[in-house]
Amino acid sequence: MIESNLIELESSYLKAIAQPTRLKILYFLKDGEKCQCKIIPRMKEDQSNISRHLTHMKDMGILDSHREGVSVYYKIRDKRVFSLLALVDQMVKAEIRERAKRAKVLA
Amino acid sequence: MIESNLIELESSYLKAIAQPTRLKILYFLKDGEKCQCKIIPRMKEDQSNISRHLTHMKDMGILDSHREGVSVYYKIRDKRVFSLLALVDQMVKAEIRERAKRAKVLA
DNA sequence: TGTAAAAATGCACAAATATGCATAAAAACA
DNA sequence: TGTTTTTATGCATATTTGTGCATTTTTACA
Repeated sequence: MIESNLIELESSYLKAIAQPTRLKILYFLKDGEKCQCKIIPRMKEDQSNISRHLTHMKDMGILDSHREGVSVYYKIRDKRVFSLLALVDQMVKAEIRERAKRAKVLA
Repeated sequence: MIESNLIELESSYLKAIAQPTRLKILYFLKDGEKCQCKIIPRMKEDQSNISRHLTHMKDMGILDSHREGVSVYYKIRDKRVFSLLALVDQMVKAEIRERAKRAKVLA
């Protein structure tokens, strides 16, 4: 029986990763540290939005950051995040194949 | 560069796991198949709510279900979900230790 | 000290999610 | 066919989450 407090923490942690804009940022950070100013042009959203998403992931312990002059650099803190992303990628792709197979049977 | 469609799918998949009630259900399903009627008394929420959460996870391909008489049984479809849960558990516990350490330094 | 670049924050609003209550539908069986 | 058990759904509402715009803060440097 898992403790209810831990459930809430794990939920928040997963949610912090699950949101599409944040997920996209994580994929972009896979090949190393980037400053916010390099992340923003890759995204379609407002600077304020990206700033908030980055802060949120930092607060959750998913990202580390440090300032260099006017720039703030972000990187993925725990390498296990990469394993998690890879796992999800595998599972979703398997699910896509499953759906295609089922669609074929029905056709 | 990961495709935007895939990002959305992975986001939905993760969100389906991340919600606290659903996460709790997944932990409960770790030791095998259970019918909805066995899950409900473990949860504090309304039956309708649990039913919807189960349906949602089924739709996302996280759970499989089959009916036996009036009862509907659910189980985790992909074993990799266990690895994912274990990973998150490790990461969150590591983060908890980190926070405790930082708190100690400040004290 | 004035200006520029990068990042953070206040605020209002929009959109997505989760919830309970009441009720309906599905299945088994007397 | 009527009753019971289990699960699903319609509906309204509450809560959470994400968003942009405008403004402010932080830092460097002319």
